[in-house]
Amino acid sequence: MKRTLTSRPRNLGDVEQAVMDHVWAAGPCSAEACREALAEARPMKESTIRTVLRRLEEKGYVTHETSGRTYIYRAAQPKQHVAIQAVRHIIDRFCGGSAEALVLGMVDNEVLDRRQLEHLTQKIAQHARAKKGKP
Amino acid sequence: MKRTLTSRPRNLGDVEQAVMDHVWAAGPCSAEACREALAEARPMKESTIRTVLRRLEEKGYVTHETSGRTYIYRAAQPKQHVAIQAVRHIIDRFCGGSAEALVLGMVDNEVLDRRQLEHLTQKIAQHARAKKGKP
DNA sequence: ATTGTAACGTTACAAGTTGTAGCGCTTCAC
DNA sequence: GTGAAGCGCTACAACTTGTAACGTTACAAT
Repeated sequence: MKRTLTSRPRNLGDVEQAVMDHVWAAGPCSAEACREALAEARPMKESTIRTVLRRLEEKGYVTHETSGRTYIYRAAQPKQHVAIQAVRHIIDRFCGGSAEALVLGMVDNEVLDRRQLEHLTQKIAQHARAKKGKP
Repeated sequence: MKRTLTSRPRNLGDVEQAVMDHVWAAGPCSAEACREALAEARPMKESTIRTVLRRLEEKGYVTHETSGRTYIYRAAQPKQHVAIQAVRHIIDRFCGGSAEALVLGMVDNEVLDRRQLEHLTQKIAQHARAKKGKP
């Protein structure tokens, strides 16, 4: 199958992503709970989901604790952190380390609207003021 | 070797990235030119660099034209575009499609400074005015 | 105590990716 | 017409990802 620039192997495979999305959305859960939650979209055998979760743990995406005989998995990092790490990587890799360059490119390429940016700036300024007001 | 969240297989392998970086930096070049340019950092046989370039072409990262007997490769897309595509992917994947959410997260996580953001906003506003002045 | 079963550990395997390279064929220059 | 430059084709090992079977352990109910 012909690949494009955007549909290529990612950091996590499709199943791994799906599992992470569930863990992020649903919070701590057992392998079985994961499996059932994803059963519609991706039917998996018990051993399969367990392998996936174990690999995700090896990679540092989740941790587990034991509850009785059952492993309860939870995200090792919030979704946002992973997103930020990925963005950092892009910035280092493609933008010479300049986050500004990236955001500028986003506006240039209409990923981000000028108005959205202004709105954000205001919102953040407000936020900063609020924090200053009662730290 | 133990991997971390940030040092894992990427869209392009290390060698592929290095070759793309050279093509982006140096502009159109032959396989041999690439090979020589990267010889310090990564010595490769002739057939190796050619394989890498061929794969990059399959993946849509470069194109080539023929000059005499020699293939001249050039980037199919500017570096910035690839960066933007990667960011789009992150936005879809982790931010529910909201670019604003990502930038907000960047400020929260100090990838981007509040002042940088304000500065950017101004710069872009100016840019927009200039374009409007003489379209 | 025996036995079923839930849940885990170990192992496996096929397909795809990436780095690396050999070998042979064509074509241009001398 | 001979040598070398430059390409196509092929290969292979290591790693990743999806998928799963099989074995083992320990709790639970009879």
